[in-house]
Amino acid sequence: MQNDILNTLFNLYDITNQLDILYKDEFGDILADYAYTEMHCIDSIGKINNPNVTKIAQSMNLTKAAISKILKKLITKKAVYIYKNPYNKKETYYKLTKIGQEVFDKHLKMHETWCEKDKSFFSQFNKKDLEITYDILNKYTKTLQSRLNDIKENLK
Amino acid sequence: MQNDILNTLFNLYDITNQLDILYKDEFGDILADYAYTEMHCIDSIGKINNPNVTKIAQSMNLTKAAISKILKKLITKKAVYIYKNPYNKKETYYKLTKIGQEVFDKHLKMHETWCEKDKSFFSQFNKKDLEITYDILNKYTKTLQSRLNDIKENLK
DNA sequence: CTCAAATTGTTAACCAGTTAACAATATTAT
DNA sequence: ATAATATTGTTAACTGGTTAACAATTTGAG
Repeated sequence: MQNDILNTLFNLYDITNQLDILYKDEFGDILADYAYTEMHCIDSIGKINNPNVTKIAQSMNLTKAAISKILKKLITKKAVYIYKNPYNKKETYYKLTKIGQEVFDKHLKMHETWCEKDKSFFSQFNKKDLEITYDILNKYTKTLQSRLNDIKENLK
Repeated sequence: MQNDILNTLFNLYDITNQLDILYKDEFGDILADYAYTEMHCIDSIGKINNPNVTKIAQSMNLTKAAISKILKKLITKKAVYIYKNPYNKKETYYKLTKIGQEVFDKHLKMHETWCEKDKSFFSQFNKKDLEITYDILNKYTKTLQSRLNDIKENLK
């Protein structure tokens, strides 16, 4: 049974990944002009306050170098603009342009549609069973996290 | 609650990914000489019968071009050798060398160790709860799969 | 049997990310 | 106040994959 669960998790992972990439194409028009990570970058800029390269990188789990490049593209696409704080000459901040905001909104709506579908899917189960599932998944996640930490510790 | 489950799934996914990459370093010696996909390629060659580029690519969910490159590396590392079937001049087949087999075995053992740990983890739960979890995850996977197929269909 | 269509594996050009080195600036300790 | 340290963001070189074009071979339809 454990193995069944693990296999399912693996499939699930694979499918979500594909969905995440394809979904925006289906949703159409503006979104189609933005690569997967570009869209996510716009999303981060919209959500973080006073976003700079470092913060965006952390929130997206990518390197600062990667973000640096993505932001350049987003600037040429006029979805984002850069500005400086006169009291800090080191950091650069980013804001969404009107176009960027439009992409952000559309992406958000896309996400909501997704969530609606999930909601109606999960409503077929009773609360107790969902809690059991959550509990098991959550505990499993924690064990794995601690295994991961052990390994990282060892490799130092 | 659905959202909790979804978030957990997302974390889980992230952690497994990191674990998968780091684990082999912890396991040490030979495995450390092989990149993640190289090791998986060795694994595929060991498991598929009469593996050729196409079959390996399918099993690893990568393009044939990628496999072509990886195999070249594995040949220079002497983990794998190429041979032809005299009745088919088009296809090329691959087998593990002694070294390759060693890597394969070590990787397998690594996997077993991993499974042991999982087994002992899941033993804390009762069978019924595990079945509930499996059922929910499995059904969720299926819904997503059908959403994915719909999108693919639409994009044609 | 033959010729069109499909399949196999390689390659070149590209792409999205990483690592590592760096210049500029900010922070901290003495 | 100053000097060591840390942090920020950029860049160049590299990596591991993709797409697309291809030559060689095999398959299959008429």
